Parts: sequence; structure tokens; C-alpha cells
Amino acid sequence: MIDIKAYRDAPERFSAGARAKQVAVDFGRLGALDAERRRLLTDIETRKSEQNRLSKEIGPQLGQLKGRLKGLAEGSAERAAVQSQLSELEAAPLALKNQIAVLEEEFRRIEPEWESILMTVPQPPATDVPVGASSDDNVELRQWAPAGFDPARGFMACRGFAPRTHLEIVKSHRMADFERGVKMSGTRHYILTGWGMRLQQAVLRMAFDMMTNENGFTPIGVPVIVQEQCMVGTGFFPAGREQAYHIEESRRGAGHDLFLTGTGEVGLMGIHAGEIVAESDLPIRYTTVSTCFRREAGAAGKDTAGLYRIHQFEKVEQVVVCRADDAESRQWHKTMIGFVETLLQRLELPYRLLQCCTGDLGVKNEDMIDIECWMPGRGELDAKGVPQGAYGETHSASRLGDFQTRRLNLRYRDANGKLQFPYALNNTVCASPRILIPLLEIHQQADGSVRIPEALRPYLGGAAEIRA
RNA sequence: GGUAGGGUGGCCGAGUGGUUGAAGGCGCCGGUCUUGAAAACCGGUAGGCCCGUCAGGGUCUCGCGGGUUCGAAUCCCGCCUCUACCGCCA
Repeated sequence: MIDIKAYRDAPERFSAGARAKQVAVDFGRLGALDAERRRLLTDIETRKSEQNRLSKEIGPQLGQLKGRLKGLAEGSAERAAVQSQLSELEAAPLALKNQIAVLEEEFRRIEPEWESILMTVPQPPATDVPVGASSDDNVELRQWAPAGFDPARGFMACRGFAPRTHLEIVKSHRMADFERGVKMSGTRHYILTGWGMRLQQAVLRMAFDMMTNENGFTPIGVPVIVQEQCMVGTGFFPAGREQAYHIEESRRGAGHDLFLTGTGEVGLMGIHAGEIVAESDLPIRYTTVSTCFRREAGAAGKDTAGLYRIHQFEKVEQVVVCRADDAESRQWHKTMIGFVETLLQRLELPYRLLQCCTGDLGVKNEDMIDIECWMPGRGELDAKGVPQGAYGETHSASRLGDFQTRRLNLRYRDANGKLQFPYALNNTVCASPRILIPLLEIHQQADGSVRIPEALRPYLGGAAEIRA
């Protein structure tokens, strides 16, 4: 959520930001509602103030009179006198009460719309993020590949044989069972079997150990079933509501519905919602491994085959909450991306870094760098029907500024005693089974076996390759 | 799942319809005293929102939401949550 006061001071900053992100927001309506809302608030509060004053003034008298009333006989002249005195005294506060009721109804009529528009105003992109319409306008920052491999030349040229896709590799080694996965849960579901499951557990554990043992992140286990406020607080709602599985417990008489989280980020960021943390607790560095659920609404027909786009997967995630300082946030962004690069290099996977353009940013981030691994089995087919290979997104590193902490009401007290909303960042460490795609496709060997990179072997009982 | 009892400020804890945003204590911050510290004493010590250039003023918040009332921490309803006992169970 943006700061409404910042919006009042500089509305054009936010409207320009929304335009760059290609998010439609009715700013005219927001401005009008905001002015009206403030007018009503002032009006209501003035009257309430008067009401409170009156109440203190005549309240005790009213109490006394009502006490006397009890002792007086029904129909007596004295009773009538007291009664008329009572209604005289009550007239002024009663009138105020009615006026306030009318104003409050008006307030309640506009407040939800005001809030819902406010909630959809995206975080403006950082000033140095390249302007662009879609992922086609993203800018490549750099790439890396293990010695002797060059994605530009293609798999065949580097390795001397035509690559098989991960689908073929997985099938020949019985690492996954798509048919039964679909039988049980429907489209985009799968079962990992044998080496598939071992490989997934190994790579996740390797990533998790790296974050905790080497990088100093606190290991956390978080709920993946959360209440709506967690989704709103982390900025996934309302814009991404259709992407989350919704457990309608309220229909069974329970008080609240629940939602399955699409990333461990929700749980990690939700931990300190509503809290005021000590500045000395910053930066908060958390990592988790969690199951992620995504409906993939609107992605029908896209990446339907294989392990690329599925409804349920496992992910090691890292989040950082640091002081409200742009330079510090940028520094952490680099550091977190560095962790990912180290991991990918240990896994010997070619990758590239893309600076996402304004049009490719989500509502909540002001800066995002995607990391894509090169996947030999992706891309166009050549004349012989062999895939040319292509980069596919495996990681995403975002800087959110105070957008998320503001929504979560997560604050810290700075050196001057002032409360501040800290800046948040998050970044994939390793998401599986998607990461298995480049892992299998890059390390496949001419005879159909798959070589296991050295760094991963300790997590697989020392195994050096996967053979039929 | 059943029954019973709770949720008050950073913490403990008082408060069952009328200057109670909230006594008292602890903690914390500042000051006096002291060579210094401790003790003692004095003062301060939540946040959101609105108005205001500032000073300041107002309003809301006693788990959350709604209701009753001229007026609610206090009464009523729903929800969340904690504790104890019983039942069931990985």
C-alpha cells in the first residue's frame, strides 16, 4: 500500500508509476473520494467532540434524574416533571447523535471504495528501472555459464549430441509420473518418483543449508495456509486473488476463509505484521522451504507439458527486512542475488540476469531482477525437430520499498525515536521441480545418463550420476 | 468434539455504564542528590487518523467486528485466540 499522504503531496509520482506499470487506477476518483472522506471525518469528529463535551457536562445529571425516576410513582406529577426535564436535557446530545449517524453512513458508503482504490495503487518503479511494456523490454545484465558451455552456440555444438527434453529424461529414468498425478489431482499435477524425488530433496536441502550455514539467514518454518489479511498484507491481494487457492471454511460455518500461499514470502513477511521491532533487530534475514500453491489462472495452454508450470511445488525463499534506506536496500538486493548466483554456479547451470522493465514489474515491487537458467529442451525446434534451447525463469529478486511493510503495519523505531516502515526484499533461492529442468537437461550425457554436479553429491549419498 | 474460565498500555495488574487513554507497580528515559554508581526523590514514558505553516487542538483504539445507550474497558451478539479438564487421535 502506498502512503496516502505521499500521494496527496505528489499524486503525479503515483499516476506516472501506475502508467509505467500498465496498471489501470482511477486516480481522479481516488482524489475525489479522499477529499470527501476527509471532509466527512472532520465534520464527524467535530460533532463527536461536542457530544463528548455535552456527555461529560450533563451525564451525571441524567444519571441522577433517572435514579429519581425509579422511586416515583407511575403517573405522578413529580414523575412527569422529572421526565420532561430528562427529555429536555437529552435533546441536544440526541440531535448530535442523529447528525453523526447520517454523516457516518455517508462515510461508510465511500470508505470501502476509497480503500479498495488505494489498495490497487502500485508501488512506483524505482527511477532507474528501464521503461518498457512487457518482458520483451527487459534488459540483460550479464550471463554466466560453466567452462566449456556456451548457450549461444547451442547444446549440440558444445556437447556433441542432440539434447533430450526433461520430459524424455524424466520418463526414461522414471523420475516423474504425470498421468497418475493428473488422475489424482487434475491438470498440472505430477508425482515425483525415485531419483526425481531424491534430486528435488537434495537440491532444496543444498539451497537451504547454504542460506542458513553460510549466509547467516534464520531458518523458519511457516504456515502455507493463511487468513486473508496475510495475503492482503503481503500485497498478493486484491490484485492476485484469482491466483490463490481459496478454502471456503466460512461456508461450513467457520469464522474465516483460508488461502494457500503461492510462496514462502507470505509466511515469512507475515511473522512480524503489526509489530514494532527494534532497529537493532534489523536487518531481519529469514529463509524457509515451503510448499507453494498456484492456480495459474489465465495461463491455460501455456507450458502445459512437464515440470515447468504446475500447481504445487517446493521453494526455498529468502526475505530481508532492512532499514528504510534506499542504498541499503539496493545493497541487499545485490547480496541476495549473489547467493543465487553462487548456488547456480555450484550446480553448474548456465544463467543470465535480467533487469525487468517497468511493464514487467508486479504491483508491489519497485525493482525486480529475474534470473533465468538456460534450458536445452526449451525453445523453437530446428529442421530436425531438435529444440534450440532457451532461457526460462527460475528466480526472481524484488525490492519492495515500504509497500509491503506499510500494508503489514510492520515498523521499527529509528535513532531519532521516529517510527518507520522498513524496506522489504525477497528472492527465490531454489524452486523445485522447475530447477530440475535445467539440472537434468544440462547435465545429461550422450548415453542417456545424467551427471550429478559435485556440489550436489553429498546430498545424494555420494552418487555421481543417474543411470537407467 | 464437549465443558469451564480468560484476553486491559513494553510487562504485571486494578477497574462491571458517566472527566478511565485507563489507578498502582515494574521496566525504560530525563533530572536532583553523589567524587562516581546504587538508593531515594521529582518529572516523563502507546499508536492510528483528521484539522493546523508552527504551537497546538480533535477523534478513535482496553483481542477483532457489530449492536444497545445521551454516554461502553464495563451490557448484548458473532468471530479470533489462550488456559484447564474430558473425549478422540498422528
